[in-house]
Amino acid sequence: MIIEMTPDLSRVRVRFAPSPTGFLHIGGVRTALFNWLFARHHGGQFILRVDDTDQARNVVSALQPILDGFKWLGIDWDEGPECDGPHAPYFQSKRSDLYQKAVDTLLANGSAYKDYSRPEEFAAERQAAEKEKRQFIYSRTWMAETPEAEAKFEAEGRDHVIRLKMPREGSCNFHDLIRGDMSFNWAEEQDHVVQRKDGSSLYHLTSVVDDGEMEISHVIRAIEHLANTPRQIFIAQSLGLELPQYAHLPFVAEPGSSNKLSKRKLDKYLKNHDFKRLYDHGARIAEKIGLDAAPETFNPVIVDFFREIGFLPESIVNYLLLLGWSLDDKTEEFNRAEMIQSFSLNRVNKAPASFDPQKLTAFQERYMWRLELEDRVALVLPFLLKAGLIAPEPDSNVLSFVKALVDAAGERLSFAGDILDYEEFFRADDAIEFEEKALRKRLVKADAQRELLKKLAQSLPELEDFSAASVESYIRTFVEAEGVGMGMIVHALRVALTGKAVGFGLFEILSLLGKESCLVRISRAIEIAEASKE
RNA sequence: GGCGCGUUCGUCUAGUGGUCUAGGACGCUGGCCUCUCACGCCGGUAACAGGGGUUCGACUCCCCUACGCGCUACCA
Repeated sequence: MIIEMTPDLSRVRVRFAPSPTGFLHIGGVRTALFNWLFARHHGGQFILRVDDTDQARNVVSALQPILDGFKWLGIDWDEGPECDGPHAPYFQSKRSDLYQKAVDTLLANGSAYKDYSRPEEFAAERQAAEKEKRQFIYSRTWMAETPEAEAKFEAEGRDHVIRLKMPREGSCNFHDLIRGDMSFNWAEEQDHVVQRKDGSSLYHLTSVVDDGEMEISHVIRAIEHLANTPRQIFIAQSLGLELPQYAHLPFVAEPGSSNKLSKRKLDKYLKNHDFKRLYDHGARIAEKIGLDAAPETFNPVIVDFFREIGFLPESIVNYLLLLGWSLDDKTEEFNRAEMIQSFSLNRVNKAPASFDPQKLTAFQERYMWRLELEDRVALVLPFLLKAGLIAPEPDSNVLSFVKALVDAAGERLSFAGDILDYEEFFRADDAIEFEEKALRKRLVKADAQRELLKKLAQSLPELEDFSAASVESYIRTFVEAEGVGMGMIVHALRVALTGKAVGFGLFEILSLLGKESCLVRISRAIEIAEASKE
């Protein structure tokens, strides 16, 4: 059988069919993104179809996070949940009449049959074949193609399923847009079940029927479906449907391995250094905003994880774009318009691409750091609020303080949630906690520095202009007059003001806190240091 | 087991028979800058899975092996 396909890019319709599992997986997003880009590039439609055939449970609540994830990422759909469209409903659980009609057609034209074998009988045949190391081909002993045969089997108390009556000779040839010409022998295919004995339909059938009914032009999906394609082509042709073009994407692999990425192996991934680093970083933020960091819901293979800790959707999308696709040997950054413009299936790679948390983070930093100050402030505010560091409707004083803080933080903020590493700027002056080590090294065991601090605290009140620049020149003059280097005061002062050994530029810290706070913090730090000396 | 897909630096990749002593990015690393931490700047490290062909010539084409992944479900 030769299947001719005529590429028609004038009416591109592609789809992504998420299962309502509650989580939007990074690999799924990559597949959806490629579909979306393909549609947008060709001015076609991107359709979301909910694959809820096998779970009757709460679909709505399990679907919402997935839809929210797509919206957040800027992957919008032309037809599907919430917006519907000419091929509604877009929930497979509500399309069973279509599937039943398809089964009737298949039965009527002899492409499928009622099979009355008992599961153990069928299994016995298969096992026998395996034992003899030969290709299993069902004997079709319990196939019923006439009312008489049906009556006979039913009289024996048998149930039936619907099986495809697959060709047993020749080959299925088709062209894959990514892999080239494919050829599979029909004889390797089984008489797959398309409808269970309870009348519910199986994936291959529903998928093909929906693709046909929704006029899908290109099926762009993960490589694991490549071997499923012949049976789907058989179904489509038996139903008289026009075949879509196929494109099978490489899978997304685990960090540092060639195994397929899975959402159920967090424990294993946490053994990967880079992955663990990202997770720990995220967990630190989650803790500060009171978020449950349970691995099932909070995990760097799930899109929500990134949203919760303050990633930019742009960086995720840009990173994912490059996971299996490239434009050339140098271009790495693409905004929406550029990726839509540049995307083509021709440049999709064949080999699996492994998920690299470090490179994703690098993209995030690039995008984050080039944002305007106001935009970074806007990103950071929700985190401060969630952590209880600011009030729900901050006044202009608070806002300008946050702005100054974000400015001082500069490129120390990789994720918006990183702002919570600087909570000492929101604490009361007498509630600063000191890092044990820093306190000891810079204040307790540093008598000269402590004395210097005392001196500074005595003269500091005279300084009127408390801008960073002014503070800097004041302190530089101060140490010069004392005949010591900057190193004598910088570290002690930073620890006294923030409790930490590392942080922003010292003069920014002074300026941010303001003169009063600085003086209070210095004297408190000195007291604590001297007390712990005894 | 059978069938199919895949294999370039640690990772993402460029490369479609000579331009490859294999290019870029992330990472790692040496140095500079510097009040710490970052940032930034300059430099470095590192790959064609292995073996056979084909060819004047192979990362590029063919075959085999190895490894990885998938299909072989009344899962999707």
